[in-house]
Amino acid sequence: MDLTERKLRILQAIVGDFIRSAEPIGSRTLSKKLDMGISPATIRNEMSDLEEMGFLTHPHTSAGRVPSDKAYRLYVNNLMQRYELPEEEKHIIEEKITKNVTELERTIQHAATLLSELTNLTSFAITPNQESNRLKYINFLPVDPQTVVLMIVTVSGKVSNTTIKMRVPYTEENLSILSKVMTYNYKGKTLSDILKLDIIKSFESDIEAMGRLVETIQPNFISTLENMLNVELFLDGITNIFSCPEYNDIEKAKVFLEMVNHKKHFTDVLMNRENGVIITIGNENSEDILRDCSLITATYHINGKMIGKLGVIGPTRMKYDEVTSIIEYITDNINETFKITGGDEEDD
Amino acid sequence: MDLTERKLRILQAIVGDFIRSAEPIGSRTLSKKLDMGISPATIRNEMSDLEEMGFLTHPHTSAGRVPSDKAYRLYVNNLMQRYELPEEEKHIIEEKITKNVTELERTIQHAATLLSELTNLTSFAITPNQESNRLKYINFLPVDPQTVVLMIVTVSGKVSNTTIKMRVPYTEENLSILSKVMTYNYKGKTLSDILKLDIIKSFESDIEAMGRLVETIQPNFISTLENMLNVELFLDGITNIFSCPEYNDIEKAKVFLEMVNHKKHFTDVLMNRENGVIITIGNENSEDILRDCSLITATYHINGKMIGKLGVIGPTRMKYDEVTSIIEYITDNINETFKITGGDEEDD
DNA sequence: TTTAGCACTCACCTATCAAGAGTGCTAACA
DNA sequence: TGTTAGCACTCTTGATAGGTGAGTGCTAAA
Repeated sequence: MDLTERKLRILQAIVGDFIRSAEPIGSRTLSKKLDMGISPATIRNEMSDLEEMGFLTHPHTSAGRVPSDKAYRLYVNNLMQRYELPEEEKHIIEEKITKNVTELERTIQHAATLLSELTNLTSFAITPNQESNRLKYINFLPVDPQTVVLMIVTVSGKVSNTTIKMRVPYTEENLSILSKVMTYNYKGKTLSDILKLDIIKSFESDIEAMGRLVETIQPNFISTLENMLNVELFLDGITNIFSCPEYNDIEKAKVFLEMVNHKKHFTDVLMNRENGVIITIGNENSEDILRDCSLITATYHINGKMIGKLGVIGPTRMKYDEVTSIIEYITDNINETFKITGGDEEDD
Repeated sequence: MDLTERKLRILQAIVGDFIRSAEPIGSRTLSKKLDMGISPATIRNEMSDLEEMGFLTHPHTSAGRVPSDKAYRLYVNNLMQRYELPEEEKHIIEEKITKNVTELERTIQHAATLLSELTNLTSFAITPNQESNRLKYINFLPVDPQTVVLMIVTVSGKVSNTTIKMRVPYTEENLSILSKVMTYNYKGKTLSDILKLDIIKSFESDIEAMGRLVETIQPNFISTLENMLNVELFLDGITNIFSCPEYNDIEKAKVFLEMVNHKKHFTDVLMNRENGVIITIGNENSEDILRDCSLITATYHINGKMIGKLGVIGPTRMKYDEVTSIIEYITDNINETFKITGGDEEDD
């Protein structure tokens, strides 16, 4: 059977209407809305064809038609028109993302908040994966006799620090040597590579005080590196699902919230998605639990290299055109803001 | 009317039963459970008295009785017995809190997670208010020609840093001078006091390059201080409310989740509570929105001085004895772990 | 003071009914 | 051959009514 021009127009109207109202639509109503001079009976025939082709479903005999995931896919790929953001929203995005940049993390968090506010959906953002981030330098700073601060700086400009409680006394000189030697040994290596090395072993030939220093510091060094490698997940607008009629069921809402709040797993799902703007609709999602959600993710770039993701999750019935435009505009702004974040160093 | 011993025993039984089952209890069932050899009719009379005194309510004529907030209050103050944590739970708490301490923030977050897991309620924790925390030293570290890291260390051992993008060139010497002068000027002052000072003014007599340096750095310095002053709120187990029958109503669940997710406001509510273990039941809460919740908060101490809070929020029908014991055991462990976190310096 | 007995109340469940929206099929029409 | 009107049929939704059971409140007797 052919997808005639008329069938497409009808399908488009059904999808559009359902996205707005969340109500199944009948032939009679649609006939009035379409204003193409075709009678309800004709539309019924067309609808019947579309159903046979898998674009529509029927909650029950006497209900109207509802678009299937396949219909949304067709809509997103072919029928949807480019949505131009109102200038006002553009300004808001520029204002919030570009101004007031202190830390990457904070900006990404703001981006997630903004995204949920503009879309009325649940939004998320993950910070860039640091695995391929390379170490620039390591510095141990004396604070007081019992306290040392470890600072790790990466090529991309990420700085992380930990306070280390010292049980054994240390000298500033030893700390300084340690900083220099570790920097020399590890500079230019990726964080995940460094984590694979045995730091105690690489210092074993040194003097005794040094050995004890390294031993004290090792667990902190490792856990700091591990922390740096953890991507962070920001969520916002999780209560927005309550405004979707399809989540007026307590059981569904619960499943949704539990999935989204299971941060570890949800982060993995997001990280496994391809780069660029990716839309997965309903049963296109590999995860069972996402089967009646749509997920839109986009990629942002820090310094051209580091890659993070952000996006929204909501019912399959969502304003794909609008949401996609908003996400794209936000990621564009993030990319622009963090275009030249760290010195682009030589790789050792 | 007098609260006789028998009335108390009946009330205790009703509260205990309702906490377990969430179902109104009738005279007949209660008579069997109490096993005191009093007939349902007698219990009905006593219940009627207790209702008149405000300890019980009646969802409707033919339902059983339900404890009122006043009954819970009496239960918590007088009837409740001390609950001894099973050794197993104690071990879990000790294990998770005491071991593996890298950062205060992380430990507090783990404490919140633990609390929600052990109580099956929604838990929260806020990091200590830093207003009275005193500065120990400030250090500007050169990273590369365009990048400087600002590091602020407080007496309590809190370390915070920010990466500053330099638009004007700087010399290491100037940075070093700036670090020393600012440390000299601000050491021993509280963070909130420092924020009130005008850093540009205090350097106005210096050479020009220095002035430009200070100007570049000022906004970052201020925002870093502001960030340090923000208390952080960790939430966990928010989907636990779905397992409470009283929140099987989508509207109630929504209100609950929105309140808890409105982090700014919720943090304020928590910060305004008194120190120590505080239980507020239903309408005892000043916030309208908390009227059918109970809130239990406790205080933990860092280094004897800095004070943070953690606790749970749930239906008024909660296992006050058990939950209180768990919270106390957790705060005890936190206090112990962070007893001597920073050197106890002289206050200048 | 306690208890047994009994009438009464209400939520809850189930069945039934009517209304309304929508479909599918058929036959007539252009 | 595609389009349309007509009509029977289906299924949800909301209202109504009756029956059941748990529980109360009152009264009178022990």
